[in-house]
Amino acid sequence: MRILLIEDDTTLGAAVRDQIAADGQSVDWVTRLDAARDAMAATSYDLILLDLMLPDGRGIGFLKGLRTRGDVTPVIILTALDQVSDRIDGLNAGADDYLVKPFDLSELSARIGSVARRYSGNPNPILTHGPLDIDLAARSVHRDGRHVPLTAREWALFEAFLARPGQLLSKAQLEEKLYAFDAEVESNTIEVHVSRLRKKLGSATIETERGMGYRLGRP
Amino acid sequence: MRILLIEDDTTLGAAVRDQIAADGQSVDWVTRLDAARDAMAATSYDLILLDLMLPDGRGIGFLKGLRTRGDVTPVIILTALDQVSDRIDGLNAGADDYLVKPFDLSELSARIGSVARRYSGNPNPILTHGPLDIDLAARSVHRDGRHVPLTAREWALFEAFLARPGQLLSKAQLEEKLYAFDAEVESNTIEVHVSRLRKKLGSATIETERGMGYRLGRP
DNA sequence: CGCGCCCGTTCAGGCTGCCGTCAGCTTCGC
DNA sequence: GCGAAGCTGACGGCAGCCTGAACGGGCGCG
Repeated sequence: MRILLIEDDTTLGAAVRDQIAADGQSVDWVTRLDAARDAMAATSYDLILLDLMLPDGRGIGFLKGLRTRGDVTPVIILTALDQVSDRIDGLNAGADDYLVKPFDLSELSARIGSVARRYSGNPNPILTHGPLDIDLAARSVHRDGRHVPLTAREWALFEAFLARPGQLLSKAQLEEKLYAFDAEVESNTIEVHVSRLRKKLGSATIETERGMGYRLGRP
Repeated sequence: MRILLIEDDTTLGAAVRDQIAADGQSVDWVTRLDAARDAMAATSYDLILLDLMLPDGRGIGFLKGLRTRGDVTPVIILTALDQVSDRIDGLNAGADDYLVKPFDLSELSARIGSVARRYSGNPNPILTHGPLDIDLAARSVHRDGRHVPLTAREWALFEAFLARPGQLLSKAQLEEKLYAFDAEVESNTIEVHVSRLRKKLGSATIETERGMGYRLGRP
């Protein structure tokens, strides 16, 4: 399981990183939101540990941004704020869990385990969609029982569709999902990735709505 | 969403029940584990709120039993135990979340919302108009339960009517809506699109006001 | 440090089907 | 019954989409 830790306190950050590593998970640790965005553009994570007070912005806004872009990566908030209203804001912004500093490292492990089980645990985290079996936790797809390898971009795109099954997604929305914020790209990248996804997953998987966008086809 | 509340403290139980009801959810409240088992046999719940200290047994065992039987109903634990080790036990037993008494009722609402969102995704609001179900976010229309694909122009036109239900819209107004202000269209384009929409959505959907324009019909 | 491989992006050529137009017909008001 | 307004089937052009192929950058490995 890949975990992204966003925490500017170096002492706490190192302790958390070591604890997670001791649990056998892999961690990337960044201290700023822009670095977090870069990391998320490069890799996809299974869990984000997010400090709310950071040098370059409030974590709440970052989290809200994620959710409005349709990103469903589980987020656990780590923060010194212990006001009830802040905890509510965090949960309403789309956080999955909350830890108030100072917290016990073994409790952190338990919470990570809880989130991991929720997403990868029993009985079957396998989504089926027609001939496709999708394991979100393992980031793997099987088509008619045969494993289909997807690249990072293809996964990101496919996840965007899975997060909103049946919903129409415009190319602009998909670009935002794939490229965080910038990207003034005037090209047909999305079309190409859709084309490749269809080739791998079956042409019925994604439907074109001419002039409007794409949507996940019915199974 | 159906919620099962297992709590033997009558004051707290009533407060929680009322809070959930105020949020528009439906609640069944039991005070004992055997009553909980009966209720779960009769109905299936979307969420369980579980007190750990109950007259007829420890809630932890109940929760573990659920999970070993493969039940994945989300569980939020409510308890006065605030020892870190108890919280870890609860999460390791398969709880999805944890609230330590005394807790704020609005925080309870936020956590319920969080769990609900996690499990059901947030479905889009559906407008109904006679036999039509309209999902604006997904850009989809169902007629008598069957999906009706609309083209970009048709959708734009339909949206114009939905935005002003029952209001008369002249052809000139509709043309402005469909064509960004500059385009001079000297033909019966609007009539054609209205015709196509009626064919797809039912002829009663849009009414003609001769010499004046069109309006959305009564459902 | 250099090489090779893989992945994301770009480009161009071809294809699909949406949309605007028109013509002939129907409906409405008087 | 007559004219005006609206309806709808048919059709061609072209915007929008698809996809094979090539380019180039990044990364791991030797």
